[in-house]
Amino acid sequence: MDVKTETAVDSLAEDERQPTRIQAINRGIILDAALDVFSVHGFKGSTVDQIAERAGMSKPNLLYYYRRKRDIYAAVLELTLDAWLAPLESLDPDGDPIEELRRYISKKLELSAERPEASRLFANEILAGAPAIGGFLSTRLKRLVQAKAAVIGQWVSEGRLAPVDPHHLIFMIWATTQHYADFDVQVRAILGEQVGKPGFREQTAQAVLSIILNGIRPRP
Amino acid sequence: MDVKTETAVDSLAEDERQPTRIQAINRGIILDAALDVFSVHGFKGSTVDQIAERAGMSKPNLLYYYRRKRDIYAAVLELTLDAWLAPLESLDPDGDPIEELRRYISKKLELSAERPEASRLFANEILAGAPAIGGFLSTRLKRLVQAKAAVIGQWVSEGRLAPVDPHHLIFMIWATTQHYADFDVQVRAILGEQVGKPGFREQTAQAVLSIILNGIRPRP
DNA sequence: GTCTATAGATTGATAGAC
DNA sequence: GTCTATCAATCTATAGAC
Repeated sequence: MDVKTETAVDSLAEDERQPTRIQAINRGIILDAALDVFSVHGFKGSTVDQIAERAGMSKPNLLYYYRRKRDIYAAVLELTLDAWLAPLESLDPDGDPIEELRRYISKKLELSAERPEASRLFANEILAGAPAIGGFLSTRLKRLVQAKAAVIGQWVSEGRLAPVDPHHLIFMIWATTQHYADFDVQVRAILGEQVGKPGFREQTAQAVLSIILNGIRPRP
Repeated sequence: MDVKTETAVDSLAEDERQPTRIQAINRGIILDAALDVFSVHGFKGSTVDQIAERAGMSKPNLLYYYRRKRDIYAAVLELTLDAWLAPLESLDPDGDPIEELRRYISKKLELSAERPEASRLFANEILAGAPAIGGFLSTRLKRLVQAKAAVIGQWVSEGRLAPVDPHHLIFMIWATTQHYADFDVQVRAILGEQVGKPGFREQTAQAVLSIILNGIRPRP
């Protein structure tokens, strides 16, 4: 990479506090690599060497961008927190309950298939006792879940859903959808090559949606 | 501990290849401690020091019983593998489908509440790519799941269950029940102190059973 | 069987040349 | 910004006294 040429093209009057183009690129490469490593082995089980190798740079160079291992970890986590809340946030109190939950479950399954590393990153963090995101869990996440549980509770009390415990319904949706990311190795060991083949995602969605939605559909 | 007295009482003509009483006791203490540590941080994230401290013995003494870290890990895993298969194995093809699945889900929820560390141990191992139990997953576990999926498929074709994909139903049951062990920290952050209180387990079981069983009950 | 001491390897992080 | 070299801490595992 020719650094001088790269920056000279894009940056006029570069502010010292603004990240340069090469900084932004390298930070992005590092965070991608860090996600791959942390999502498999967790924070304690991962090494800076592993991340540096996967990012294709030397360890000291990586530590030039993020001074300490926990800084990389914090950056990776923060990048994924918002994406984690988005699907549940979009659950619309004014929509049709079954259709809203169908959309939510579908969205979570898509996320699980497209960004399984993000799911595994959180799984590892929570298994380890959530030392880094304990605050997030008990504030932002808790508030969001309480709000959406109230919405589901409202739907139930209006008779638009079968009488279900909203919190446990949310947990079941999380568990089931994230299972396909977190336990991917196990799913593959049992189902074999069909995992990842064209129709598998649709088949999974159909099966999961059928059971859960039938389970909460209001009954006459 | 007075070793001589202990063994003299219980062992007559002790065979050199048989573990002595103190050996059995210490191995048990070590495995309990190792389960606690490995289930939180996984294999790579755990240290022999941590296990030794929790077991209340020195590191060299611990390594007298299990020569290497991976030997301890293998022993802990093997101890829990059978208990892991047992509930699914007991799914009876000749029983009533809904009642059999109710029993299975209840059993898994009990296990999740009573031995959450075992669940977290597997979760960590599978997240890490199942380096130690990959063989178990693709042989014993796969065979068992295929057999029980066939049973569920039979129930479906007889019209005794709604048309569900047996494998995905099993995955959903695993995911949902194990969620309460694996993501305990998150569940506690959201639900607060009610987790662990007297009625919580029953409330959870009621909610989970209601959704899943209603979701697969045959419809006229 | 249990301990202290320590070897040998890995790891997080820094120094300093370019 | 990137590299080689290296320090200091941690970690697995062993040696050897008791």
